Amino acid sequence: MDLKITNTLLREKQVFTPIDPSNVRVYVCGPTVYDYAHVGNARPAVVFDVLIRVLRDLYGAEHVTHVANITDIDDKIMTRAKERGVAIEALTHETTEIYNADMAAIGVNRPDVQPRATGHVGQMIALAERLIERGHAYAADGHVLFNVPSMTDYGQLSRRDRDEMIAGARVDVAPYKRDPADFVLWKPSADDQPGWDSPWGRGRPGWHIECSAMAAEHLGEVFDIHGGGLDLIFPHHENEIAQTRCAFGHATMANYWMHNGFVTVEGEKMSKSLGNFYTVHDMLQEWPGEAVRLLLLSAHYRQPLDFSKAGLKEAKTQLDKLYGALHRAANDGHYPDWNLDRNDNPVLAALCDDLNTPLAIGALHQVARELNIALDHHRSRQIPELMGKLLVWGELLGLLQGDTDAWFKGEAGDDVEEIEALIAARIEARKDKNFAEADRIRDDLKARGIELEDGAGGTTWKRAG
RNA sequence: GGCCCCGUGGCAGAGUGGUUAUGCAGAGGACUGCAAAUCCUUGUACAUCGGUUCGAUUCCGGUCGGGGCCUCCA
Repeated sequence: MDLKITNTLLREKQVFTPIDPSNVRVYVCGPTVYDYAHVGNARPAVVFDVLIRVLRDLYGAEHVTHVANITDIDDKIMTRAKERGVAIEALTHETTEIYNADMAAIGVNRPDVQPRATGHVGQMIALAERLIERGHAYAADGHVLFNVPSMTDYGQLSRRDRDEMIAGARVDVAPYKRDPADFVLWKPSADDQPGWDSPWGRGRPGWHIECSAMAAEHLGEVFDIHGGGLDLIFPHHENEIAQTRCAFGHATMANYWMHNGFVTVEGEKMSKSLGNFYTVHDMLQEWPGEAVRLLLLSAHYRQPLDFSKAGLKEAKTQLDKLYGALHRAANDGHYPDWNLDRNDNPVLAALCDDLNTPLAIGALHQVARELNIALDHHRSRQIPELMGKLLVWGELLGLLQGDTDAWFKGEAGDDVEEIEALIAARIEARKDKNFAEADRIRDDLKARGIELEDGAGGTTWKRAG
């Protein structure tokens, strides 16, 4: 099956053709680690996690290399470390750990390589030197700057030309710049700022250079897909392209550029001043990670997505339904059949059409309905295949991989024995037609957040919420 | 000013030149001791005005409305 993706470079949907099918190479811009990841950081992580799952399905798990960086040198990090009175390394290390734990909780697989900017300063310096040698950069006043006019076709990704950029510039042009559009590859550090020795004195890298250096180091000078948030198109990705192409002399840096849309919170743009930042960490206190993930996948990745409590609730409800079908089937003693027809996979088909996750989720719902119907009518022969479809297809989206019992009952608590004793007592009461007592037990449990369901195969329970 | 995106039924959200998205919520029904869960049924949806067309929500243009980016924010 062909994978089609919207390539920002051309602004159109294209069939994806890898440079080397035995090693499909993807780079995704990762977080700057100075604070808890918010739901806006989580969207690209989840979206590109799905892309990687699809690529692994199409080309083989071992034939895909996924690189996502950690930006651990940045002025915001320096500021935050100073505010908190902690060492920069301690801050970035701690934040990285939290980021990885939060992403794991929402079903994001770790990238094959998670390079840190501070581990690649040597490569960045080498890249800057190379750009100077080739006449695309110059040193001035302790800085090294990329000279934008030296690249004749600068601006292809963001479709803006140099003059427009200058006309719209919101900042004052630094005096050491030869051209107002020039951007920093390297800048000097004061004594109290982190810095590395370089041919231009002690300093630190500019923002864009790290991704050029790390992508080249781990994926080569030209690779397949580069992803990130819409906001990175300009200047970040435009400048990455400029650096990499001018340094290595290729017509492209990555053949396909993919960008996810923005996340709003409760209908409003997230902002510090509105105080409406939803961190993944906070969401996980109240909701299953899988609900966060489903919500993030419930809109097409290029569309804006509103992340709301109501949306989380619906995502949770949807998962209850999907897991419910699997749970029923398992409780009825059925096991999934893993031997599915690879040519009949609407979830993969939907995802191959530019990662149409909403359509894919719809397909999952259809399977769940079919499974419930099969269970209702005791069509045992169909059940294993339907279970297999939910599980195998769900895995492409990173959904439904959890234990169904755990989904409904939570982590085994010490009240389980008591709950089951009460249920047994209720079953006895029902046998005696003592419905008043049976209902009392059910109501008591309900008050404790335990809901009972009397099915054909007996009474099951789950924790509400 | 430049570049770009969006406007679908109560809500979320796909898609399509002529036939059902899907989910949530609501209504009715089946099942149930009653519930819950599940299943079935149920909604004259495509901002507006023109144009192209046998036919447009889908293509083109205008208008209105909303949003993003324009040097370090995913």
